[in-house]
Order: sequence, then structure tokens, then C-alpha cells
Amino acid sequence: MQEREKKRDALRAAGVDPYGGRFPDVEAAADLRARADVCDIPAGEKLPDFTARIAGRITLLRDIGKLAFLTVQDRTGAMQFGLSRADLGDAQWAVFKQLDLGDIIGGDGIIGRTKTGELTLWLKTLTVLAKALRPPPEKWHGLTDVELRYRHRYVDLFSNPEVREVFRQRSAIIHAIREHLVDLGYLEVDTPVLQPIYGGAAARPFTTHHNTLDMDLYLRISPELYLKRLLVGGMERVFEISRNFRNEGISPRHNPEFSMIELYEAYADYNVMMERTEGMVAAGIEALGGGFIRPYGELELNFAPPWRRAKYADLLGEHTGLDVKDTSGVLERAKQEGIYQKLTKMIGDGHVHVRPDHAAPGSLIDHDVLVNELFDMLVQPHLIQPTFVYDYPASICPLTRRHPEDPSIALRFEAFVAGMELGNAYTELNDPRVQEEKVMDEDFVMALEYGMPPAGGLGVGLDRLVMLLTNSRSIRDVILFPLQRKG
RNA sequence: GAGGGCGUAGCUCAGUCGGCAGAGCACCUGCCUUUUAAGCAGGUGGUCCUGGGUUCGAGUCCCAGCGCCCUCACCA
Repeated sequence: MQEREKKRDALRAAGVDPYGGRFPDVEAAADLRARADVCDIPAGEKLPDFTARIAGRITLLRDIGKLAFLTVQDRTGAMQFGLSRADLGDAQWAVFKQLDLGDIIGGDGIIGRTKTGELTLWLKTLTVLAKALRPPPEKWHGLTDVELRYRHRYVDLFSNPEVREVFRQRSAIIHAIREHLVDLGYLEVDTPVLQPIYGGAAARPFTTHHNTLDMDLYLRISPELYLKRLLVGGMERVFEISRNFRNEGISPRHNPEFSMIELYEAYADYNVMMERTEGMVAAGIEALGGGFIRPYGELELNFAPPWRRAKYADLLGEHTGLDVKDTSGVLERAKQEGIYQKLTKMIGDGHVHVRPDHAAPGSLIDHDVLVNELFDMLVQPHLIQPTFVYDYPASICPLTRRHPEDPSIALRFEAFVAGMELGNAYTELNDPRVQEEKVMDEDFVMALEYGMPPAGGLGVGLDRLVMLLTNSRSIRDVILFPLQRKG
């Protein structure tokens, strides 16, 4: 670092600003490459009339005496600069001598190809735009220490092109989904992140406080209750790309703050929401290119619609041989798997509620809770190809409309891919008197009393979708600044 | 919250049985007008994650702590 500060001072002493300002009309390296490709420049030739201006960070520097080659990287790729002491003049050559890997420079010159055919910008003028005081990571391995990659993501980004590519793809996916929904007549909205009453999911919130109002507030765990108010207000198709905050554990699939796209469509139901899920994912895939069949780790996933649709009860039977309504059979299996023992141990902690009316004789745990645990343990890991699991046990889905012919079934689906939950949807409950029993938010109930159109609602985890489409193992690889403990 | 793994130069990593702290890249000095992980010669660079302990002597062994990764739990 001391050496670099000396060079910075040397530049200043020579009247060169080491932190240059505006540098207009820079061409992207990829655009220049395309422009050059149509010219058929022979190896070893320079075209005196083909001028260009490029800017970026120095990633390679080879000084071979009175001639030097630099590789400069911009957002679109790399471009080689050629510097000749004879052409540049002593003053500019002296400037070059103060450069290091990692510095950001601009170059004006003419295009040519070297003996080996590499496209090269032969500089007439060199402009220092930012002197880097810290060296970049090693050129061959880049930055691989995951802790440093997350803590200093800027280094990760400029030294690892594949990381930049993942986040470019993330942007493309979200942009495509947004356009897809807008094309369907959806309005994009923003609802409160700071909520006096939290709801819409079962998770512990982060709490905060507004000083002037002297009011406790929660960071939202879901935008759901606000988006439904908008349905009442006549906004019949709305979506929000919502950062949600859940004060829960961290894992390769969970970050405390994460992005979800949530949408509501009046007069639709959960079947329509299955199509919306397929449509959004297809739009994301189309933006990336490469087709519906995509690698994910050792797996090969086929996102081509329509995805498999399977009833919760049928899948349970398929993978466990159990009948959902067989309370004693489920209890026995739950004991075999150790689930029952685990749950009864947790009753004291208040995490598990005892509901004898829904339990098998002699069981302390609600039947549907046992079923759900069995499902998570024995069925979910097998849901590799995109699958809509629908018609859930009603007791584990309070905000969902019941099946008209079977009140024990909720009109809900979850989308699973690679054994991971990707989305969750309902045919929404719009009866205020039923809702009232289950929600603390009086204003929300009042909204329903004014009449909410029947609707389908859907939430898709955007980080997880980006993981699946970019073949990323960890949610931290698709979130720019994942939460880290204070280092 | 529980278990396992990891932590050494700016970066990527070796470090044997407890016996002088190492390599490559980067950096510095010199040479080189077509390099491609450029090359050649010489050189600088260390809180071995932190704090204790054992020992004549600790990067190495023991204890505690911190951080990261993984698994489980919690949670969608």
C-alpha cells in the first residue's frame, strides 16, 4: 500500500490527478470488439483511422521494456491496451510507470491486432481515473475465501467475472418477470415495510421503534395484508417485489432479509396462480436463454410448462403409503420417525399447540401437524422436478379458502423444485367473519367487510428462483450483501 | 441452540515427530518493442484468528473465546 501511495504522490507531483473526473463518450469493450470484428484487421496491423476510447480496471500488466501491454476490464469484458514508449512520449510513459494492477484508467488510441491476432487499442493518450491503493486478489485464483467474498463483495465482483454474471442474470430475471406481469395488466405497488401490526406469514419479526411517534414497529414479514387491501380498493391485479425480514435461522436457503414477489389477482383462484408461476419462471428463463431444461448441481431440471400438479394427499400416499385421514396410521408412523417424540418435547416451549379435537385418540399432537411433518420429511425431498402440490390440510392454512365440498381441505398450493419450496399460493379467503377469528389486524378485517373480490394470491421466492436458474448452491450467492456477523 | 470442518504474507496455499516462518502470484530494483498466468536476475513483506496453559522451546499439543462453511434444530 505504501508503494502505491508513493506512486499516487508521484503522479500528483507530475501534475496528473490520480482521481480523474468525468470521462465522457467511453465505448463498451464489447461494442468496440463488435465494431472491430467487421473490419478484418490482419494480425500485426494497426488502423490509424480507427480510433476508440475505453475505460476500466487494469487486470493484467506486462511491461517489456519500451513496450507494454495492459488488459483493462469494463462491465462488458476486457480489452488490451498497447503502449509504446516511442508513440506515447516520455511524459505519458512516466505516467504509465506509476500504474498498478487494479488502477482504473481510460485510454484513447487506434485499433490494431498484435502478431498473435489479439485486438489491441494502441494508446495515444492515457488518463488516470482512479489510483487503487490496495492490490487486487491473485489473478489466477481470484478471491475464493467465501467469508471475504461476502464481506468485501466489491472485490469479489471485480475479480470474479462469473459472480458479476450471476447478478446480471438476477437483474434480467426480475426485469423479465416485472414486464411479464405488467403485460398481463398488473400494477406494481409499494406497501409499508414498517408495519405496526405484522402478518401474512408465520415468522418472528424484527422490531424497531419510531422516536417521534413513540411507536413500536415491525419490519414486514410479508406484504400480504396490504396487498389484499388494494384488492378491496379496486386494484384488481397488483404485485410487489417485496424485501421481507424474518428473524429466524440462517441457512443456504434462508437469509434474514430476502426478496419475494407477491401478486394478487381478482376473480382468479389458485389454478390461475399455477399458470402465473409457470409464466413468470418462463419469462425469466427466456431472458437468460438456454431453454427450459437446466442444470442444478447434479440435477437436471425441466421447467417447461405445464409443471406436474399433484394433490397433497396423493403425494403423501405415493411416498409413505399413508392415508391422510388415517389418524392412527399417521400417529404410528410419526412415532416410528421420531416426529411425535420431538413434537411432544416441544409442547412446553409453546411452539406446538395441543388440539385434542383434531388429534388421534391418545395423541397430544394435532393430526394435521403430524401429517405436515411427515410430508416435509418424507415427501418434500423427492419433489425434484417443478411440482405444484395442492389441496393442503385446512388446519395448517388459516388464511385460505376451504374446499367447497370438503372443509378439511384448503385451496392452497406450494411449488417445489429441487426439494426446495419456491412458491406458495392460495385461493384467498374473503369472508370477513371467518377471517376475523384468525387475524389480529382490525383494519384488515374492516377492509374485508367492505368486500374483497374473490382472488388468487401467490408468493414466489425470488432469491430461490435466481438460485435455481443460475445453478447457485447458496442463497448468499444470489444476494449481493448477505448478512454476516460483525467481523 | 447442538455437532463437524476450517482460520498461516495483500491473494491462493504448503508447513513432517513440538526445534531458524515457506512457495506461487502480487510488490520493489535491474534488463527486454508484440506480451497471453510473459521471461530472466536480485530483493521486501508475518498479531501463524484472539486470550490463556503445558514445555527449555508452540503455527503444531491442551483449554476458552471470535469468525466463516456444512449438517441438524428453529423457520417457509
